[in-house]
Amino acid sequence: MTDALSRAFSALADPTRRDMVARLTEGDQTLSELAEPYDVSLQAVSKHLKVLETAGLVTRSREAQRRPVHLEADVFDLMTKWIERYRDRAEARYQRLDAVLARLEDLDPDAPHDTHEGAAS
Amino acid sequence: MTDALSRAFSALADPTRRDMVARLTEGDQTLSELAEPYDVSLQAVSKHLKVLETAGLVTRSREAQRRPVHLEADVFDLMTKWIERYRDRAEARYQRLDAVLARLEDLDPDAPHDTHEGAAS
DNA sequence: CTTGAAGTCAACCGCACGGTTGACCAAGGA
DNA sequence: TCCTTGGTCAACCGTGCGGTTGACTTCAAG
Repeated sequence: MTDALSRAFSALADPTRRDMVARLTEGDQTLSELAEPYDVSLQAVSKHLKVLETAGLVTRSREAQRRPVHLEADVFDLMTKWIERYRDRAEARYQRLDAVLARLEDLDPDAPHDTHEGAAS
Repeated sequence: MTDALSRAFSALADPTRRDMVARLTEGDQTLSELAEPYDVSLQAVSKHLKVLETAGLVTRSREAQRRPVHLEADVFDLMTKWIERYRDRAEARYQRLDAVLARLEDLDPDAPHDTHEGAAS
């Protein structure tokens, strides 16, 4: 799991970590604040935090003995960019496919049907 | 790992699987076609495929003894929706935070800063 | 009916992950 | 100075994952 994208997706593959991210949109929080709702040890939450941190989804500052956790938007952008790149290409291809199928149907009425919403460009 | 979002993120956390998705945007492919570029056994690729399938990122049809793999866009949308929801809220909050900090500094440079609990607009 | 191609199923292996407990450190406040 | 608060480090444990090999199923073609 060497690359950034893998680390990011993997980090968000855990419901607890996604919940932590969700709650961090309300503002920076300390480890103990973050840990409070969950029924696990502080160390476990600390590990989750480290996963989010090495994925670049989160940063931590120093402030006396507290280490507030701060959400970082950049890697999220990286992920959406990746997803949307392929999602869009897929959609585009299917629209082309629909066109091809429509043409085939014109030529050959016995062509096997496929349920798809219309794309009639 | 019960929920759909976890399955989806987890599925894309693997570089090989992401590559398979990328290549599927070029069109439906069979298992053996998909497996060809990778230096692993066919069974390994079959497992990867099953992960993508149970995550709903991909579907497979029957066509004689071939089982072409087909990219499905919906779950990708689900993921981007989740990500963007929190990314946007984070961005918005930081803008509010900046405003708050600026005002605090104006009023009282020694203000004991209390992390979180700002909000409420 | 046999052969071959495309895939699946099952068992196994090494390793990383999520969780635990226990010891430890660092910074304030009494 | 001592103790509490906030957090880390280290070792361990069970489970799941990515990978392997080997046997099996299915279907089409000879």
